Amino acid sequence: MSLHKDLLEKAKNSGLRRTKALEAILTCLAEHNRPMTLSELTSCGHLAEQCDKATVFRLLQRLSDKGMVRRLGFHERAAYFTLLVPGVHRDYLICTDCGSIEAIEAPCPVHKLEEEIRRETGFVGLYHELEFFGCCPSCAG
Amino acid sequence: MSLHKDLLEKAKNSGLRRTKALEAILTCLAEHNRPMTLSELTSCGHLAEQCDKATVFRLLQRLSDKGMVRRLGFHERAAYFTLLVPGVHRDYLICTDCGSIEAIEAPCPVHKLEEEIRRETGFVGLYHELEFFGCCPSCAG
DNA sequence: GTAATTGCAAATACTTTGCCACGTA
DNA sequence: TACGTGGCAAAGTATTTGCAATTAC
Repeated sequence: MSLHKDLLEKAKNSGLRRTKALEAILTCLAEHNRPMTLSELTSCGHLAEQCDKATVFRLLQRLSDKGMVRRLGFHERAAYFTLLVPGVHRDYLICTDCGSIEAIEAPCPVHKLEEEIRRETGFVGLYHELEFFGCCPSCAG
Repeated sequence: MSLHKDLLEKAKNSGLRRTKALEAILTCLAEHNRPMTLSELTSCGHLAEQCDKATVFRLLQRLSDKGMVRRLGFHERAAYFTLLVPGVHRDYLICTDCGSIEAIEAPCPVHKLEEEIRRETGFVGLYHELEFFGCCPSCAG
């Protein structure tokens, strides 16, 4: 996968060392292409299996510092982590019953307001998170 | 405060008993008029002081079931709770450095998309959360 | 060789539950 | 009186850190 190679490259350029754990996490996040919890990642068959939870945690922290990963709140007890791809923004639709998470295709309607806020408040590094919650048809049925 | 009395009334009509803890929590949330954590609530001088954390927790749970309170994720380790006022929706601006939380005045630009999603996905009880994150001027300075 | 990274284990932090006493309706 | 509610204490779950051993550069 070329996305994967790009990511490794980028991570290395950010000053991270190329370790098994790093490869494993990037592969896992890239292949699943959706926000994942720490537990999901550490029990993700591929490679992460061989890594300790603390390692994955600290690596996610570093990737987050480098701006390659973002930690999402959602509403579960556990935090979710997702790859941050430059120029790509995602909003999510989450079922409060079964916990399913789905990315929303429609263009995000918030950018204008974000600009406004940036201008008016002087916040630095502004970004947003937009999530829709509700009960999905199969849970509601 | 009349808002406060309304809330008590509403809670009672929802089947909750009028107890000290209930009054204390509603008062505290109404007076502060912002999302608060469980810890904040339980150490909120006014009245909640006399209530156990477990009590506050369970009460928030019940209020949440009745649709009077909503649990928010944000990005802290602790969950935030806020009063849910019919017809009122709030988006938030959060400093990732000092953790300050501020409600945004501008009208929320998401309602149209929300309608669209409701129509297209069949989700029930759909609502959304929109948060802006960044570093506030005083932390950035 | 040196500094970053890892694994293991332990410490924190926050949330949630059990159980019996208590208070409201 | 009956059942929802409260307090206390303990269990549960997720996150975070300390430290010595290991590995990438």
